[in-house]
Amino acid sequence: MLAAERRDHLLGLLAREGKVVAKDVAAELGISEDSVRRDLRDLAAEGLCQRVYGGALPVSPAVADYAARQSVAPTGKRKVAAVAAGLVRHGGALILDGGTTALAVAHALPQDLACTVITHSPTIAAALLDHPTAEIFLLGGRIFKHSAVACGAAAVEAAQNVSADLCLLGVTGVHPEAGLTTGDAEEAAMKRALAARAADTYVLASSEKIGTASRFRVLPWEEVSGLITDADRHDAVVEQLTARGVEILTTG
Amino acid sequence: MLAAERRDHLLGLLAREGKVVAKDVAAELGISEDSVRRDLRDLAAEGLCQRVYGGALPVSPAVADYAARQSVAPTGKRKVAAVAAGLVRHGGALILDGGTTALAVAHALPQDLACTVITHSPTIAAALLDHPTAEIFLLGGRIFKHSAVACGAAAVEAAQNVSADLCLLGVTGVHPEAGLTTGDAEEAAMKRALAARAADTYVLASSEKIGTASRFRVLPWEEVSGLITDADRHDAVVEQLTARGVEILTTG
DNA sequence: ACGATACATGCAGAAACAGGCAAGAACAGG
DNA sequence: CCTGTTCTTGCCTGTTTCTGCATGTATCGT
Repeated sequence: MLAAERRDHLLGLLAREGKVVAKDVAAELGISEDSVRRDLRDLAAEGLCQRVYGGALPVSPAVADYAARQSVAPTGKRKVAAVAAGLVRHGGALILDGGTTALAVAHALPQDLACTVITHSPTIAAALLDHPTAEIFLLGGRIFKHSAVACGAAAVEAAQNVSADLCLLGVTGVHPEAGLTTGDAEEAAMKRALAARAADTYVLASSEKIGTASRFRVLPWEEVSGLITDADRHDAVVEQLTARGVEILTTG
Repeated sequence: MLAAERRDHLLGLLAREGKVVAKDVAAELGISEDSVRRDLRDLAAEGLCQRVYGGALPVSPAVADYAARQSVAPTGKRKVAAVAAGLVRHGGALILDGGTTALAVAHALPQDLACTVITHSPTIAAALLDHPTAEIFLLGGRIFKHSAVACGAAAVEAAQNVSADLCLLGVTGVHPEAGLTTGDAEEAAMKRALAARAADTYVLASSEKIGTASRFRVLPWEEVSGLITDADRHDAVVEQLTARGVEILTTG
């Protein structure tokens, strides 16, 4: 049994049964109570459960299963998503791009944050269905399967009818000279259309994207408010971007 | 064993079992753990899996859950869905409503059936993402969370721009006098807008809906081509519908 | 207040890991 | 066909991480 599996198991129990008893889980999985306790301590440190004598309880019943899903996103993306979610203001409107990092942002939106999320990704929309207070507006169009978002003329047209305070874009390449790039021309155009409808545009870029470039340019640096990344602030590429005047929000 | 084969094998395991243990795979394939680890490292770098101590997990839990969720559709709905999927012609266009029965239809579409699916449900769109040949067109608009579909003025307007051969509607009530009904006025309007854009409209109704009526009328019987149900053909209500000239497709 | 249970901490063995190295295979070019 | 290069793969090494046990402390129920 993998350690990560055990963690998921614990979160699953928390969500399903509303509690975890260290002793029982240890017996059930055939591991020592110490390991269970250590796991619970770690989860508690991440705010995923509340430690009590003898075991643990969910932080709050509502967020329990949400937290379980959170845990499967890679740590880097989760941290980037958390910072990004922090930019969303109560009552504000957010344009959210597709992709796994954006999906992590959807999951990271606090349950009590009432806001409007505009997206062209059915996946993101579906993920937000159980958010209690978020208003969801879906931009329609032809679905591009490889990226799971609506693109093309209809989608761009639909985007013209919305406005937002903030746009969070995912890209596949972040490069000092090449700017922000992605692998598909239609997607690039769609991202431009989305960015144009928001007052501020921030780019979500987990560290593996930094310093790479893909075939199609999305936006030059001038049209981007900032970059959210888990890369080190002293990374060579990041420092080049800083020198270019790009605001960098790091997870550190 | 080719390296690419190994990679596929790992991804297959990830999808089927929801995890990969480096040690086990190494033993199974008769290669060193180092090679497995290297592969996993590469896959993780491409975002295809999440590396954990001892092995790897799928990036998205949805992959592992997928098979499980497939099976949760009750037999009745699955049968209705299979019949409905049989109405879709190769190369044809289908307007697919939201709801669990419609979702079952999406899953029941044969993998080799090339067709266009138009839907206002992000859930349905997401479910069709891994269909190899289906073209997906998403109708955007404000998302109504309780039914997980786009409704309202924007969605109705988006619907005006499409046409299809067939529309498959889910409803909550099927009654000889009341016709087809549902619990929300906006949803009812949306369903009407969808039905109006297709040459033929069939209604998906698992047996528990038969003979019941909800608050808002969707369509009268005259505007419906037929009803697909798992109810008995000799059921009293079904016979009344037959008498009214409604075409009944049963799963029997 | 007492025993019992749960807990945190430190420790040591085991397992997993990353990086470097070298042998061998696949490959490209002459 | 030969040669030099590149890539893959397994092995080795030092490091990190995990896990169970032992110890002493804190907390609970009676």
